[in-house]
Amino acid sequence: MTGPVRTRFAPSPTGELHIGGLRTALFQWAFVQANGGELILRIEDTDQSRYVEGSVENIYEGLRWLGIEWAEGPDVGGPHGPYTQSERLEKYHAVADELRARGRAYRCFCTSERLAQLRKDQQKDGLAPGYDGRCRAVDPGEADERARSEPSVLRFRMDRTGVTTFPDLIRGEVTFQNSLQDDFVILKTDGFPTYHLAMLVDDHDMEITHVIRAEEWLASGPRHLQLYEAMDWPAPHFAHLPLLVDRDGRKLSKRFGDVAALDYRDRGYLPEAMLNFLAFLGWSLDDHTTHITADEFARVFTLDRVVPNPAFFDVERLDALNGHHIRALTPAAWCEHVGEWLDRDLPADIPRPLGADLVAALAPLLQERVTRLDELAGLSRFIFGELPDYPADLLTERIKGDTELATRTLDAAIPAVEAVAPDDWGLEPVEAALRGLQDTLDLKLRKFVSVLYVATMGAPRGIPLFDSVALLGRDEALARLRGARAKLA
RNA sequence: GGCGCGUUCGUCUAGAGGCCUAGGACACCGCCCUUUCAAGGCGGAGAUCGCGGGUUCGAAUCCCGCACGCGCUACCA
Repeated sequence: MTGPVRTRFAPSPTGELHIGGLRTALFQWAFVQANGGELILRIEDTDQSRYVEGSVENIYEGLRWLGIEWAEGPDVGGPHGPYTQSERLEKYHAVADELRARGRAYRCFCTSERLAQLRKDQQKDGLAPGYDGRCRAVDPGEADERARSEPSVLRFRMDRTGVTTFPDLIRGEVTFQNSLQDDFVILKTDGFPTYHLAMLVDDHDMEITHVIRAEEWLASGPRHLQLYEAMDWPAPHFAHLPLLVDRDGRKLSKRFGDVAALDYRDRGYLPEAMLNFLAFLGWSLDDHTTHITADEFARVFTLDRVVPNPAFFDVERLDALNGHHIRALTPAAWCEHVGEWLDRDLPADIPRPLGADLVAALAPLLQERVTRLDELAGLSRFIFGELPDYPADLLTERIKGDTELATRTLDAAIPAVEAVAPDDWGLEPVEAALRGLQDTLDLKLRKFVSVLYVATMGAPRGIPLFDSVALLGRDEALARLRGARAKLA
């Protein structure tokens, strides 16, 4: 096969873009990038009953989130359009007619009841289920006649002799016994093609050289190969990617929970982290690389380094990667994220716009402390609004319930902070004052500092204390310390 | 049931006959750093390479058998 490498991402608009689909698209994209080829986006909406409004837009958005771009597609057009299958019906019918003319397809009038019964019987007898070819015998002329008044489908006449073998770029030669194949439907009663026919026609028209898809398609390989043969069209290369599975080793499904790609974005995962995570699910660069950027992935990706075995979608690793990429962000880029997510997640009663200076001061303190962007508001809330009420117990939670120590700490801290003149207020003086408590109390800071964390931010953990107190301002800081002291009284 | 694919630390993987007393990363544990929490640094534990046979001087790597898992088995893709 000569000419540029062309592959396609062909999702069905049946809902939100599936995370497994995004992974497939990512590999396809990297493959064409690395080989100087083109990615085509095609919408496979041949099952009208499963169409969900808004799906197509969701697919575009999901792909763009990771920076995946396509050269041809429904939105950008291209020389092989249209790129939506429901708009290509006449093309499928033309090929269906040709297949019939070649004696490779025939009308079938079997009812779904008969088919169901057939399947049941076959199952009972331990036979491979499949259409028994009953309508193969109907005379074509008679079939046309009947088709005028009777619903029918078009079936492909499979060659049931010998074997079908094809090289899968990831697992090598794969062989199937043709005797186990059956005559599958290529045109449904409603006149729409099934996946098999539509794929054949479109991939040929669109000059697809590499079909890269998930492993669930492997078993239908013989159908596709025979379809190509029947039309005397050269078959593309096939590569079946390993499945993404859940903890039980099953194909990722709604049961697993988070399968919608964009939900990850909405929960605060960075696209660079998701890309990095997905890239190493079934693929590796060498024996030590664990971090990768989109540019590098697109440069070094090869199909021969894709493994054939399924990969567990481990969110724990995604989290680790997200933390890594958050920390790798430049201060400016990070600050922008913080502003955006705080604006999104902070309670509505906090006035907007949020103070830019405060956000800028806060951002660096948060960068090493979150793994997801949706944690930002929780850690920052205390500084923007009123301190939420907390139980007195919390003050002594990390000092083994030592109320006496908590009392002494606050009694020492209040005058120490008061001693910082309003005009001098700032990080340095606050830190000096608070560190001075070590002498006053004759204790290491770490022994009592948790009391002050709770007093100022309502939790024994959070962003650094000195910064928090300084950012809060003298009056508010004092008020909170006094409030805490009152809880112990 | 049938067919296909798969099987290396808990997880993702490196490994294409001797470099493997099996490497890396996440998670886990410990230590250091330290104003909490993190982050970071250092170290540890963790895989008889699914099992059984072969081939070979030598096998995670080649061959055969078995087991298990998953996928497909629709007028869904």
